[in-house]
Amino acid sequence: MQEKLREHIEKIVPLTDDEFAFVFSHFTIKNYKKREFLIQEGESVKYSYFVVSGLLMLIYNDERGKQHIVSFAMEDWWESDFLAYFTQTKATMSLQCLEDTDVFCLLLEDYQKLCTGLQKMEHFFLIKSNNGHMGSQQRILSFLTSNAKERYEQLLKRYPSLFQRVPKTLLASYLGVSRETLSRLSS
Amino acid sequence: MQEKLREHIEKIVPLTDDEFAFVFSHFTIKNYKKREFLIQEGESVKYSYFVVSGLLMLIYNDERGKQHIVSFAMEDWWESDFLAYFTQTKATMSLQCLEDTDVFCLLLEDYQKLCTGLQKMEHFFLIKSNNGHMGSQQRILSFLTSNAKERYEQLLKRYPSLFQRVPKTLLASYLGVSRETLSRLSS
DNA sequence: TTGTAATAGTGATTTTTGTCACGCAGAAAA
DNA sequence: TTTTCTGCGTGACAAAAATCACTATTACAA
Repeated sequence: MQEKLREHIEKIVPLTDDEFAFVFSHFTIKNYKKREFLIQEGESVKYSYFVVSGLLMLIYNDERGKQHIVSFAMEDWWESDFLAYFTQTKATMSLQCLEDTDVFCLLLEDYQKLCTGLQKMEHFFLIKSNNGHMGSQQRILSFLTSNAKERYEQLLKRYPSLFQRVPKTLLASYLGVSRETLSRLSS
Repeated sequence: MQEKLREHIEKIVPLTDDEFAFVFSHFTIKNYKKREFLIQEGESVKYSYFVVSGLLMLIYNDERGKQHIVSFAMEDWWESDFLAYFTQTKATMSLQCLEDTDVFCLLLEDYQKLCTGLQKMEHFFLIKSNNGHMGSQQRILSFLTSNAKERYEQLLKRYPSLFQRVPKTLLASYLGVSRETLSRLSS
């Protein structure tokens, strides 16, 4: 199981066995069942998570009581309420399992130790962060340029597996349309 | 003028004079006039830019010929078509001046030299990237949770100076609404 | 087995937003 | 000065999407 993490990191920076042992010693493993919460809105955020297997969703609940999906996190993804994590404030979002999920957990303190102790890891996180930033920008662009139907098709093309794994109601919530509208688009 | 860059970096990592001299040697200065382009869609992207003074907009032109504003870049902001910059591919967006603007330019090669040559700088860019990522996520959230009027008010609250500096047509394009709708909202 | 959620489709209607058209004021250019 | 170009507001109408209501199906728990 730790091989998954090693392969993931080594796609960006090669590591010696010793280096990986050092890296790995900073993580803990946890298993969650479908519907369980890794992060609850209002509570503090101890960890960021690397998803080994399973599927998570990052949820924001607005004042009107509506639920919005900020992102899905599949295998090999990093996820957390990063704002709360990095600033050590209370979570404004929740992180919940859509499937039984195995994760590696990283305390902020250990994240920082990793970064200062091994420059390769700071480099790794920088690449990851840049990629994440560019991904978010693409999503913003799809809101700017596309209507609901086009956004739906883009999602379908980019993450076809989601359509087997996630109820359409949640896809609608990710796309920013009502479930009724999405239902009419896909028929 | 280089003091602006130093202060900006030192908000995150303190530097000795020698370190800053090393950092600064990787940048070049350029001045652009209102309406000039720093990046043109379709061309290669040599630099990322630190805005010393002035105002830029990052533009995406869609297939229908519509212009969308992906972001504004004010004083102390970093901007580029980062996807094209990091992957050394052709720009899909354009970067244009809304005001006369002074920038520090950083070649990708020098960005990498900075990161490997001085871990503090890799750390600096990691913090910046994380912040940028979280900012984008907030913008996504505003698309998910808010209608045009609310998005407009959020923008007004967060960046009041934009309303003095930028025509409303462009704010509409940033918010993802037509200029007519925005006009009706603000009256 | 029965009952209860969760999921998904669809009609009817309202709300929001976009599009097209026009006019006007001020800035910039000739 | 006159002319041209932007930016901005607004009316009329069309399109997109949300909301409300109801139904059917399936999965799952008691």
